[in-house]
Order: sequence, then structure tokens, then C-alpha cells
Amino acid sequence: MGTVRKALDLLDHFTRLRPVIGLSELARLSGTNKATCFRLMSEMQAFGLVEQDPDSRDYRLGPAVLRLSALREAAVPMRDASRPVLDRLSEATGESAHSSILIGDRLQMMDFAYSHRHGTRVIFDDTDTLPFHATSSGLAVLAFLPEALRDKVLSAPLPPVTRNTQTDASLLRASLAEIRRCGFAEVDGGFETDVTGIAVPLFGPRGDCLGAVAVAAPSGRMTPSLRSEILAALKIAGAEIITLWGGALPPEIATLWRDAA
Amino acid sequence: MGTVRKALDLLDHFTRLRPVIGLSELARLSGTNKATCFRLMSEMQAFGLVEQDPDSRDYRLGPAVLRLSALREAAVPMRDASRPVLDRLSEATGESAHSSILIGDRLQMMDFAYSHRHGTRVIFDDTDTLPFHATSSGLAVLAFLPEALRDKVLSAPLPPVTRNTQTDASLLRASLAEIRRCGFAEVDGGFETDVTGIAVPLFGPRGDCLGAVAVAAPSGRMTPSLRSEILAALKIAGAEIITLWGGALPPEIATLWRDAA
DNA sequence: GGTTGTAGGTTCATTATTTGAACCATTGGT
DNA sequence: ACCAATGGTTCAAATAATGAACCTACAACC
Repeated sequence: MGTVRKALDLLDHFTRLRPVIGLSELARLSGTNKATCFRLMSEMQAFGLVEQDPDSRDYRLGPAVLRLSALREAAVPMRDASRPVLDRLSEATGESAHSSILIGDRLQMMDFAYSHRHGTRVIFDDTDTLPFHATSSGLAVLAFLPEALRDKVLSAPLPPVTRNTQTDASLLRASLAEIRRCGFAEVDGGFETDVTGIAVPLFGPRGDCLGAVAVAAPSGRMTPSLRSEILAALKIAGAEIITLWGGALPPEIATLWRDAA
Repeated sequence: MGTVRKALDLLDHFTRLRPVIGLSELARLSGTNKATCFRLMSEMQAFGLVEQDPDSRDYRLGPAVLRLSALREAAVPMRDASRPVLDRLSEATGESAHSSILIGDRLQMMDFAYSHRHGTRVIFDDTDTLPFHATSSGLAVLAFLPEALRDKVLSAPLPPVTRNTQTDASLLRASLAEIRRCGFAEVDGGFETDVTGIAVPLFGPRGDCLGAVAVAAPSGRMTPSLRSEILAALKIAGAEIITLWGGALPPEIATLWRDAA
């Protein structure tokens, strides 16, 4: 494997739950030699991609990522563009909304918005990766991914997240076919118990699936009327975000969304 | 030079004015071989640090930088922590405020806030690097940097930005000594004509200078009374941000700021 | 319609960098 | 005083990076 990729992969060990990592620990976590790990981190440190706590000498992500993200948003305003749509979506439905994007072969939470209508609401963590098989966003994206990538995801282990997580690949394939038929995905309690998520896929300029936008509500509140309300709002929000991203809604999806609305 | 650093340095060619770059152009800009450039970009692309426009095949920064910056802010909330302080600072002074951080040996604009009091205001671009010798923030930071780094900056070329930019290293050294004496920096028209900036340095946990916070106003509005108003507000804002960052204000600076207020 | 110049991408022998076991120097707990 | 960690360093051996030349595709231009 290339050295650059090896270095960047070290960054994946920094998570919200483990934001700082010492040299030895990082070498252990990543399975790299301590000397190698040190050299790679030193190079990334010189660029500012990581930095060291001056006292503990532990590593953490560096200030350069802020600079890069400002530049990325200036060039391709995905997060900033979708934020107001998310705000309106959560406002309209009274529930929590969030968007996610595909990075390589992982689905990453990008942004979220909460409504103040209810005392209870679903809370998100924007730094976590969403498992494809356990979330409505994951299924919505998976359904419209190229065959090869879908097979790759479905042939990998599908660990259960809750007691309700669907882990049977062939049943998942059936769900995906259904999602392609109706243009949205719904998962009840697959990621968190008593939380129902409904998601629609988002598409890029060439009709390729880039991510999803979803609404999550406590399952107890999910009446048929709320459900159809959420669906209608989601399809509008989805179309808006796709437009803002310069994307193209595939004709068959456009038909599905129009007919149901 | 290490391969990782070489790859990361390619990212520096993406700016707000040149957000997308083709392979050949990037190879030319960076002075790397086209094959090398391609391989490095491919590795970064696999991580999501850069991506290609599906049509033009041009490269641009990728979605992974968003994920990383969300993680960084979750671990070390610098931008999010300073934002409300900046808002109050621009509100209190009626002028534009901004913060910047040191990344390696460069000073990077981090965030900014505008006031609505006046019809004209100074506008910032949060993706650009601030030249040390031409900006108040730059001088404020430079004055409190370790000797070695200061010498490195001052011995490098000091290109004029405007007709008023100070480019004489020994005169700059005199200014820096004065800044260390009074605890703040002021530059009139060194970065943009008819814009006066006033800045105070920001310090980290061990009293090391991490960046600066500054207020910029049209020179025409800069009366003695506004100037002292800005200074007072800046010292308060500086102290607040330093506290939020878990930093320690060096005793001599604390004295300077207290006495002048 | 061919010519020219450019683009993105690939190849493969040469070359230089990366690698990792063993090694220091410090630190903190017992 | 000791032991077991830590972050960091060394240097011969192994591996990955390198770059000139090449390929294909496309657009501009006589």
C-alpha cells in the first residue's frame, strides 16, 4: 500500500470518543511499526494536519483541517448549502433532520437540525459513520449505489446495532429493491431502539448517489399522518438539496417523488 | 523530502481563486512529475481528501476534510469557541473582527464577524493566509513567536502588498519590540489601503502564541476615541478567547492589558 | 480531414525512500 | 530501586516512489 494512504489511514483512528492518541497507542491501533507511525505523524504534523498536545505529547487533529474545510466549502458548498434546507425540514416536520454524504465506501453524517416542537427529540452525533444496513440513510444510499459497491458492502460483515437490526444480506437486498421501487427508505429501530428513520437519496451531477437526507422520530410518535407528512417534506427537501449541489434527479426517481406527492 | 509531505503540499495549491485544478496544471504548479502527481492525488482521493469532478476530471478538495474538521472542533473547539466572542467584539466596536491561527509557519484566517452599524465595512476572506509583515495580526503574532521562527519569517522575502507595506526587516524588528512593550499591534494600510487593523496576540496553555484576534476599520473612521474603544474591547475579547482555548496569558501581557484598561 | 497541441492516464527499469528490530532517555507507579 | 510503560532514534535491508517515454482522446486550427 502507498505511504500516503497509510499515513492518512492513521487519521481514521481519531474519533469523538478517542480524540487524542499517544504514539505507542496509535501504532498499536493501526498495526504499524512505532518508528513508521512516528515518521508519518511527524510529516502530517509539519503540514498541520495533526498536532501534539505540548504537555502530554499525545496527537490530535490539527488546525489545517479547519483551513481545508473552509476552502472546500468555498469551492463546493455542500454543508452550507444544505443547512437552511435541513432547518426548514425539521421545522416543517417537527422532528430531527440530518444529511449524510458518501466518502469512499462509508456514509458520513454531515449536518443536522433539530425542531423545538416536542420535548423529546432524536439526537445526532455528526462525527460518526452510519452503517449502511442499520439506518434509513444507509439503505437509501445503498439502493442507488453502483452494483459493485453495493455487493462489497453487503458481503462485508453486517454487525447488529440493536436487536432490530436487519443483518440478513438477502433480506436486505429485497428491501433495497423495494426502496428503488418507491424512492425512499424507512427503518424502525435498526440503529437505535424506538427511533424510526425515513430517508431519501441525494444525487450528483451525473445521477450518481452522493448521500441522503433523513428525518428521525421517536417510533411512538410515528403515526400514518406524520409519516406521510415527513415523506412529502423529505421529497421536497431532497429535490432542493440536489438542485443546490448542482445534481440531477434521475428521471425515474423524479416520477416516483412526483406521483406520491 | 517525505512522500506524505509532498502529497499534502499539493493541497496548498488549491485556493479560493483556484479551487479546481487539472492534473497537468497541478503537476506544473507544484513542479512534480505528472505521474508522481497522479499517484499522490489518487491516494488522497481514495481517502476522500480530494475528489475529481466527474465531467472535467479536475481535482478539488474532497468531503473527508469536512469530517475531519467536525472531529477537530469536537476535540478542540477553537473556531466554535471564539465565534461568539468575535460576534460581541464586532458588535461592541461597530467594526469587522477576525481571528487567525498559526499553522506551521503561516498565519491563517480562522473566522470573522461583521457589524451592521455602518454601511461600509472591511470584508475578509477566510481562506487566505495573512502575511506577517503586512497585517496587524501578523505583527502581533510575530512579536511573541520564538526567536528562531521570527528570524525565519523576517529573513524570508517580504513582498509589499500595498504601497504602505513595511518591507524593511530592521524597521519591522523595531515595531515588534514596541508591540512587545504595549501588548498590541496596529497597521495602517499595510495590507489594504485605507484599512487600519489593530490586533492582540492569543496564547496557548504554555504561554505560546497561537494566533491573534483583530479589528479592522476603514482608516477614515479611525478617530482616537474609536481607537481606544477598539483597544479596550480587543483586550477583553483576547482574554476571553485565551480562556476558552485553555490558554494562559503571560503575566507581563496581563499586566500590560490591565494597566492600559 | 489531417495536423498539432493539449489533456488525463499508464508503464517499467532505475533510484531513493520507507521500513522495523533494537536501542535510548524519561516518566510514573509499586 | 525497580519495572513497565512512554516518546523518540538509529541504520542496514526491503520496498515503494520516481520520471521519461508512451498511449489514447479530444479540441482547435489551418
